[in-house]
Amino acid sequence: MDALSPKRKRILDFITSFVGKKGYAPSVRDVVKGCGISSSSVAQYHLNVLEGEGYIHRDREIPRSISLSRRRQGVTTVPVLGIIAAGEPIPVPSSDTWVTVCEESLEVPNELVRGKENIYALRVKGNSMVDALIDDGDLVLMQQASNVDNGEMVAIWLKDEQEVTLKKIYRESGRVRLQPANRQMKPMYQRPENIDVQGRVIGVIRKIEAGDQGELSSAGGDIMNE
Amino acid sequence: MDALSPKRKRILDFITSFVGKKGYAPSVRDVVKGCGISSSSVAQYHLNVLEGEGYIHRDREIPRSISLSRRRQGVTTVPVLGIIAAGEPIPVPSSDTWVTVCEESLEVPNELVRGKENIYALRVKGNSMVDALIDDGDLVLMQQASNVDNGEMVAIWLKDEQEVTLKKIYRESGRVRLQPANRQMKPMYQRPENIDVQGRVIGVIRKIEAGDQGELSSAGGDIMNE
DNA sequence: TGTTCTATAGAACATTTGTTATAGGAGGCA
DNA sequence: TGCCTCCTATAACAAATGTTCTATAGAACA
Repeated sequence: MDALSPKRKRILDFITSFVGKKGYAPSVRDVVKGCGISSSSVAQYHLNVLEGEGYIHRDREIPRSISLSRRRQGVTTVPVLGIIAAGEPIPVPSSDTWVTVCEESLEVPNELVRGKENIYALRVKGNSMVDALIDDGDLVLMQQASNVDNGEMVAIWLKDEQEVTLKKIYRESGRVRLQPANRQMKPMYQRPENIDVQGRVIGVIRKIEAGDQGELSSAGGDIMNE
Repeated sequence: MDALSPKRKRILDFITSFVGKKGYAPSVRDVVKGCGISSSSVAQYHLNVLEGEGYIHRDREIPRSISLSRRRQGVTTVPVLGIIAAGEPIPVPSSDTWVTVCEESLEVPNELVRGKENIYALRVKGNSMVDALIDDGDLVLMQQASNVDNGEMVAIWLKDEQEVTLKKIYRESGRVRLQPANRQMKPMYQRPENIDVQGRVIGVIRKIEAGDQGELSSAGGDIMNE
């Protein structure tokens, strides 16, 4: 469905990021520099292809007139920083993590991100999070956050258990109640010293490979706040 | 608080509109043409002032690098097309209404408009709409629409009465129920042939001039959909 | 082998465009 | 009147930039 060569995808991502950072579109030569292309004509070539395929729009002879097509404007590209699994601490983004070009990126509907910043995604490995209604292979949308409100779905590192878990957090007197998203399951109680909030879970994306065609569907009802 | 000369305001509005229409920023010479300025240096002069005052941002030597400051990005400028009063049909925007520079424009928070198109504002004259919780002097945000759903707050022209009214509309078998926003008031029933939906009411803005300073506050709880 | 399509390079040209130097005018103010 | 500030106007320069021409390389294919 995408049919985007890696180079074109990189150009598209670069444009998105450039516009996001600078507030205006890159020139052809900005694309050259930003995407490791050696000639402006090559960039021109790919930009023309991208325009022909409807990913971008340009006005002839007008500098910096690249604009993302509406289809692209409805999505936000977030980096997939790594995996999240029961026994491993989750990757927490550092400032330079964002600068380096990520091997993998993910496009999510704006509604899921809606203005929030410091968003990244993690791929779920294993079935340890079924109690949070999250399946193996799911993508978890995270927001970097250390202070979270009661009732929010957060990623928690349990120090003693050396384990990460996704739960709704409720601070109670002297203890912390961790409530699975699956209401049929019982809450877990932890000492406040034993938990380390790694971030806020703002969404889950599950790509279901069905018989017909792979569809991008978002799941998780009450998982998402806002 | 604004301290914007008419010319600067016009430039700012032009930039907003240009970006909205084209998807990229205007050049200095575009501003010249679009704002009836006779020289690029004049435009340059005003743009520099606007940048100094924080309304816009520019990168030196880079064409079309004008970007609206965050403060400006949070608001949308909508035209105030006229007044709305009990006994007068409301002005319905035609295609060229948008082209002509409106004498008056209004800046509303993006949350009120959020992606919607064909938005305009009307100033309320008189107290005929208190049943819709709308006061004399309020600004009503309208969306041009002929087909509206049940339960939406709409502006209705009553043909027999030669009167405009703001009500929630419910189509029932053989009649139309018009429900005032004020729930303490009784609904009105009309024949379908007698009503003409002029547009959707998407918000109300009431500027309360208090003792301290005029504050822009939006009111109308369940008046706004979304 | 020859052909075709895609992708890459380098270079040059013409336009678009930001910027600046210079000068004139309108209005307030002493 | 003189002075100042804000605004307008013309022209020209230099940089940024879109575009095009030509050439080359690799892969797929008949």
